[in-house]
Amino acid sequence: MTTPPAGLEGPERRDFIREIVAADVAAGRVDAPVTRFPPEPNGYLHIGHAKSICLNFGVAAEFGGRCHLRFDDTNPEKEEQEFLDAIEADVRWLGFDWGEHLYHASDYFEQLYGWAGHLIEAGLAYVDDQSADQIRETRGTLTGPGRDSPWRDRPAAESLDLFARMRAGEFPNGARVLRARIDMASPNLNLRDPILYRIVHASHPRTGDAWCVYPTYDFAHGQSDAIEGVTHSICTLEFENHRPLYDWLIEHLPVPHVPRQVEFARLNLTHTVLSKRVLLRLVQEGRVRGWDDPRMPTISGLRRRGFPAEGIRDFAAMIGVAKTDSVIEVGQLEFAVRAVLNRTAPRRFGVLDPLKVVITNWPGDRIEAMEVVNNPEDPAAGERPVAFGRELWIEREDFLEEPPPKFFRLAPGREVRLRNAYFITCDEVVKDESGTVVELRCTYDPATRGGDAPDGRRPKATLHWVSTAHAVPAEIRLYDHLFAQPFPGAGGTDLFGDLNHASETIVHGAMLEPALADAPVGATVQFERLGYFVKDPDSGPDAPVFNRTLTLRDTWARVRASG
RNA sequence: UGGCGCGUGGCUCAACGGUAGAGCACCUGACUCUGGAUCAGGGGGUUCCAGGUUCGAAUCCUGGCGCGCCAGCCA
Repeated sequence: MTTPPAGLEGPERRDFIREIVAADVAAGRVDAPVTRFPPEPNGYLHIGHAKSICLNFGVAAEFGGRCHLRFDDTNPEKEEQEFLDAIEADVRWLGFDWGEHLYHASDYFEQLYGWAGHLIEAGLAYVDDQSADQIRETRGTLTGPGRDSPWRDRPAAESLDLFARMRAGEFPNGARVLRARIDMASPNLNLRDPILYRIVHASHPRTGDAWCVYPTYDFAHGQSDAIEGVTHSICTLEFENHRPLYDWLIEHLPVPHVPRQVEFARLNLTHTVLSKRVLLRLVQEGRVRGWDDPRMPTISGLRRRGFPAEGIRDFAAMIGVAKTDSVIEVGQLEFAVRAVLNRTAPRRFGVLDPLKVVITNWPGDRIEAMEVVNNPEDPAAGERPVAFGRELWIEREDFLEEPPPKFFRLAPGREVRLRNAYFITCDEVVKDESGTVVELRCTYDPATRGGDAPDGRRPKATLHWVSTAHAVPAEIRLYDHLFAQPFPGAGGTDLFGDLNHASETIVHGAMLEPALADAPVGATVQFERLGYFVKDPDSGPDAPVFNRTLTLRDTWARVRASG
């Protein structure tokens, strides 16, 4: 993060969370902030989590504090080791380091169990024998109070005994729960004797079968924060209603530290969906290639798509942090990604839809090595030799037999420049029986080697090209937004009905300059004039597969579309 | 007809009582061996509404309106 993100020059940025932290530091309430990123290992991380990761690790770094990675693994029925591993890898890939501070809520199960007992002894919690249905029925409504459980006033000793027997495995799932004893008439439903522990006979990815009672989020999260010395427990808006409970538990437990919960608005993006539930469905129903499908908003999907971590971090910095529910246009993310890629991606030649060009005045089989610029944005990237010969592939859409007014590229009788090579003029169009153009016969000007004419002639277009004798065929996967609608499922329509059926287009028989065959998986390049592409793990030894990360900004496409 | 939170250009976010700014998007021009990049410029806001306080309100107060979240033994 050495280069300031686009649009972020100037004074240090200050969102309301950083102001809170700064104020706490200034007032001496905290020495240095301790934050945490607390994912539940029940799925893969997505771009929304990236916002939170950048916030938590960013605040810690900026104020000389630290950020923990803590798994909120309190629900063994949904959590898996695969997710634990993927989450660690994704956070690391994003560029953040938790050092020694890797924790799990499950590390604290014994302590949490002890504190639950403390609450029971203090008359602040009780074992409830009601069923889930009964508890729901007596919780009341948004506008009306709930009713006390018949077990609410049972002796502490009895609750203690029952709670121990719950842990010992004497009861089936759902037979009893431990509840806080707060206020069944509270306007905040979270305070109507919330459930602290439930019986779950399931194997936990980390604790195995050691437990059959598990703390709920509410009983685990704040206390974990307290144990770790977290100063600012930053979470999303939907937990705002939980803050009174968070504070109540901290106040009534002998915790070693008092953390503070602060809420911000989660990220929403157009043309995609950031719901773990829906993402899981997309994967399970085979609508995508998996969690890391290049169309997925998951960190692993973005990575496979070719979005650099730096671009994602810049994006997070650009959009800021606030409490307003908002939806960011996906174009903003794409802007941040292009900004990084434009600076860093080596340029290469790749022809997606090849059309043969034969240079009729080329001397026989001669092959010349043209010196081609690797990155005009980065002189240090140097040049590379690219073979040039009598027969070449150019992009089919770079030729039009009857060019409209604003079309500058190749046409009969017209001269264009082949990038870093020669000027060529189209003399003849060869078609097959069906009338399809199959070959262009052109002549080149030997005086324009390298791409400049001695007489100062300047063609209006410069085309990319690949020598047919050297080209490597490849599969190219063109990606577009996962959903065709900016707000999928808006207006109560079926979410999946808004899927973009053209989100993935597979192109076979693209022709690439030979160097690309050896590129490592994950290598990002710019195919000149087309966009950014990344080598996909599906690539074979002699069968490269490239994913299109993003197109270049294309004003011609706009002209064409509008007219 | 509960509680909590939020309302500033198309989108996101600033402005913390003193003439409403930035990034993205959009438009125009310059430059260019990527119709890219870069540079310069432009259009666009009754700051949700109505009262009030104040010399002065996007900022403070009151009342509306709109939107979001909450009735899992999910997080």
